[in-house]
Amino acid sequence: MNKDKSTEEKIKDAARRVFTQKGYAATRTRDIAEASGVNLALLNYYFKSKENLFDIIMLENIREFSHSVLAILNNRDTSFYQKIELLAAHYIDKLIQNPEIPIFLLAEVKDNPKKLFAALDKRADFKNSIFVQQWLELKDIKKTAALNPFHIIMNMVSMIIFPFIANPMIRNRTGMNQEQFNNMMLERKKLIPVWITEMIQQK
Amino acid sequence: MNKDKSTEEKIKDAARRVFTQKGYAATRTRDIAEASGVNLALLNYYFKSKENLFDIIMLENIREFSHSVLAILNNRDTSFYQKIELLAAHYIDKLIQNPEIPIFLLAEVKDNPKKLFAALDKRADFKNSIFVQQWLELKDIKKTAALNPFHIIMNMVSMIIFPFIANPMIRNRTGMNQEQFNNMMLERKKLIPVWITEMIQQK
DNA sequence: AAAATATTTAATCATTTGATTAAATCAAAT
DNA sequence: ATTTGATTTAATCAAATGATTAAATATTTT
Repeated sequence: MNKDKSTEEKIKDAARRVFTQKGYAATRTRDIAEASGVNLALLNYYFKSKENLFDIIMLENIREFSHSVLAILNNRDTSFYQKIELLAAHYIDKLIQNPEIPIFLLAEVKDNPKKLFAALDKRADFKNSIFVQQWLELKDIKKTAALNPFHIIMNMVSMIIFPFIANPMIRNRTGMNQEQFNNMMLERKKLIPVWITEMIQQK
Repeated sequence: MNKDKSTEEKIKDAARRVFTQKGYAATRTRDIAEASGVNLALLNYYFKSKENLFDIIMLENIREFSHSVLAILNNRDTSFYQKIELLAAHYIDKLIQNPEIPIFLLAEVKDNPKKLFAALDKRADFKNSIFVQQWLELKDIKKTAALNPFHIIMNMVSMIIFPFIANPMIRNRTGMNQEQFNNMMLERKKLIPVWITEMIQQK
């Protein structure tokens, strides 16, 4: 009864890897069993079905993602600009470690939005975040551009995440290798906050 | 022998729709047959296999994409800045019509880069485009930032394409409906060129 | 009209795949 | 040592799926 716990975790780890790499539809439960060094029968014994296992993995993915954004956006001890710097640095580092997460997540969300959004914390609503609050204060005090803050967030997220999604295409078109690509993304940790600030400043 | 041509085209149109919406792995040849109002046997009679049909569709997708970028980037009659405006306007319009193309394309490219890149025109290499040429001239004359031009291209492409990829997520997090989202993207046709110009200008 | 070509129908294959079962083996707890 | 629970093995199901076939029907060409 008090088992190692490592078996269930081993299966989940393998599932995370295989699902992330191949997507739900292209993943065979046999692949996961093999990747976790465990028998197919045991996989079903523990997780009942492919879909159930997938849901568990996705839930964890989304929770983790959501939580780490919130932690930055809702920190009262950092300034608006510091948050931008932290977001860029934090995400680029994370995505260099796990480059396939975004395309996997977004592709699966597209296929089944309802189920996955049910897993999202309602409080993660960024409209009420401290980040947006600070934006509004800045806007009053410094007369920054009367720009929909969505644009700014969208630009930041786009410039951080999209290159990872388009990685194979970018590397093919530019001839960069993976290391050069990563270095370029590391450069962007400093550049993106600068660009965002320029966007905000009133001309 | 000289047949309507409409049957083969009907199948291809349906295949494009279904593949684009569900991805290769999740697409059933029966879905395509049904969607094209044609018999499964006929589909195989014409296209031999699912993979073959997919390759044909993808080839056309990639060629079309590649061609339309090149046409803008290599036009000698437009200025550097005009190209930026044209790219933003052209792509945002196109993506509002076909929002699922990018995620489909990038997901499949990730799964099978080699096959798909073989279809890409080598001359589409944007390093040698007139656009980059004009960038280098600008850099000399106006002393714009000594910035890797990849960053600029990447930012532009990111800010244009990413929102469409993240559409379901964005709408869920912000509460926008599809029309509001589209309007926001239309606003960006004017905004993105401005932002890009600001990035280029030496501070 | 006759011949040739295109399309449909329906049946059928062989594989793949998610899932289950029952018995065997292994490990840990009592 | 025995019992209990965890894991493996191997066999097997049923359904889904890509693909093929042969015969029937429709359409076009000659």
